[in-house]
Amino acid sequence: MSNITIYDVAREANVSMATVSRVVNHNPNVKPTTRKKVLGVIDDLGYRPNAVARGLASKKTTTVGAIIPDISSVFYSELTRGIEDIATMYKYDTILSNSDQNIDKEISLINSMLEKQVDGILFMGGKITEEHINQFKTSPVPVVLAATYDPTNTLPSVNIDYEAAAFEATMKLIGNEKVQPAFITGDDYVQSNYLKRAGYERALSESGITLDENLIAKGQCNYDGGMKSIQKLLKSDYDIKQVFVVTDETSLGVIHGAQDLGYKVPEDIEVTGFNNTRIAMMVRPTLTTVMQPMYDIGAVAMRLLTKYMNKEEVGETEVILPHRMIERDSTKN
Amino acid sequence: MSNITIYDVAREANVSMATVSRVVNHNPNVKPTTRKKVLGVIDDLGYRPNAVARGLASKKTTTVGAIIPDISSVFYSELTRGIEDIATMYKYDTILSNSDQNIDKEISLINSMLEKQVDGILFMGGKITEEHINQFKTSPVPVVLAATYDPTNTLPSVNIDYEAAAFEATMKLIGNEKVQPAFITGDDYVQSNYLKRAGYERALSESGITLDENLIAKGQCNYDGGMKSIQKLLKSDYDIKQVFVVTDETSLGVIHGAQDLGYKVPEDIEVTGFNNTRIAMMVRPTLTTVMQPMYDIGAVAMRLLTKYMNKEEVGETEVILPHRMIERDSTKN
DNA sequence: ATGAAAGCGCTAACAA
DNA sequence: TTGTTAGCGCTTTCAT
Repeated sequence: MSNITIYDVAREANVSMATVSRVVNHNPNVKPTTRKKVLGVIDDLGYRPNAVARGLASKKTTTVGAIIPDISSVFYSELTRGIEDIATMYKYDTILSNSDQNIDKEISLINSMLEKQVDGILFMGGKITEEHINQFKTSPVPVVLAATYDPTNTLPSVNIDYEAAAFEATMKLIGNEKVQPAFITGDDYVQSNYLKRAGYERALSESGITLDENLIAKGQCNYDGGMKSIQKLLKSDYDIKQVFVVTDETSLGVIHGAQDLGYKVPEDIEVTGFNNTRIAMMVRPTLTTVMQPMYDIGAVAMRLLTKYMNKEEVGETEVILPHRMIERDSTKN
Repeated sequence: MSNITIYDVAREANVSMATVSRVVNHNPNVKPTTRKKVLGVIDDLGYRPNAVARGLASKKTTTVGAIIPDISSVFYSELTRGIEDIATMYKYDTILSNSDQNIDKEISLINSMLEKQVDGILFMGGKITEEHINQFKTSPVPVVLAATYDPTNTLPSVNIDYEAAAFEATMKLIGNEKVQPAFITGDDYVQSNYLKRAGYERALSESGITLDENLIAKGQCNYDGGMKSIQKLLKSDYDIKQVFVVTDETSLGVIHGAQDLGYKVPEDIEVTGFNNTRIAMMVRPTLTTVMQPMYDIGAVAMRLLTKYMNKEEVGETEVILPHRMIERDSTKN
């Protein structure tokens, strides 16, 4: 039991609780000698301030909540690192919870974090529903979305422009050929997939290509999913020469799936991924992909949240971070 | 301001705060009619219990602290998912902090979590020093180590037997050849590297091979580090036919580094990794490796912590989880 | 089954 | 510069 309280320190140092509190909180209104004396007693007694009591009295907990689909995914764990680094910089702790993009879990996590009196919430998810919006609007503390689109464009958020990125990637793939690259994606329920598809389709239409739905494969957005999707496509009657894939991990599955069937990448089939996670370099040929600054998304989102929490002036409420095509060896030239 | 308190509910429902508290805490000593009435008011008013106040009064916060080297690493993020899932199951929230295995940061994180009155701490780190031990021994709440060795064998912990695993992997590589496989590792400061090296050396000695230090390469434990290490080794005068590598990611670097120099894996050079992370399957040839149940380590460690927090009977305090060799295509049968 | 009341350890006016 | 004193919102005896 660390039952040494501010009161014990006060008594031992012959000052009032208030003075001890001032010392602990670096309030300048304390005579240096007094400060020294109090600090000495604090050290002797091994006093440790109780943040819970402080939180109750001050109505600030210096902790923020982060709701994340799955911390074990490469994408989100890197994003989380960005969040945490900035949080630490601003002296916040982070309560992290996984939602698996399950709406009920998300809502209940928001409530549980609010009960814990977090000073702010960072939300990452698949789709923002009305219920979400409702929760956020009535939240007593600020909420910022990271890598999560708000269809109503009304919540503070940090994203990249998925539609534009997918458009560029697809255009690059098309080049002068005017044939439709295949598209390997996941559930459109996930807003980012939806937007990537929109960009893909716009690239087709701007290139004068009529969309053939058979060239769009939906599956799990992971290695196995990619492998299955490409092999199904390759065994069809279509002559696939190019594929745009919504994530890097899925792309690795696509590359290996094609190679296992005897296709050469990029000679027989070109592959472009998305995210530029570390694994994009860990494959032969190395993966051409769209760089998405995951760490930065987390960092910027957290920084934005601190502004709201401190009631600072906020410039942009909807931040779009830049993306960039990274050409490697899985595409020709 | 969610300034609706238990007191408001009490007044509105014509009962005392105590009764509202009982309802909120599912205390059975409440007449069903009263309960219903209170629940109704809670709903009407949109009352949300204040966990901070509860924490102060009850001296329990139902949150645990997790200190982790780096959440963005595949290894730790998977481990963390195990922690979080079990924490959720037992109704705990988790405050997560990255230490980068910096001792000062680790110590200060422990203190900061203790100030926040966490009910327990899960610690993951490189090396446990005397200072750590001291902190843990004097901690008012239980501490459990995950994937972290305690040289004094005195703290509760969950690990696998790295020495034995490395021994097996090395023996397998040696086979009947009696030649020393190369060993690609990181800093011995990291206890797991130290133990893996011990297992490696024991395998040599039990095979009657005299250790040649030149066949041990130390570098960064990541993709680039692996690539650099193998290429340096391959350009030496030694005829390298086998390599044991301390992590999977490093192994991918080794495989590609060798392939880039024209070597064939496993024909010219066999590679065995460690961890069996997802990327072990995302390489050609697929990686032979030692499976380490990362998710389970986290899950079991968290479960162990709950036992301590609830003052349940604890059987083993030092849990060793099983490991297993997974033979794939980067080694010859 | 319910209520009254004393804290939990701290902050933040306000006074001095 | 320092001290006094109310709370913060809840749990938890102890009565009833």
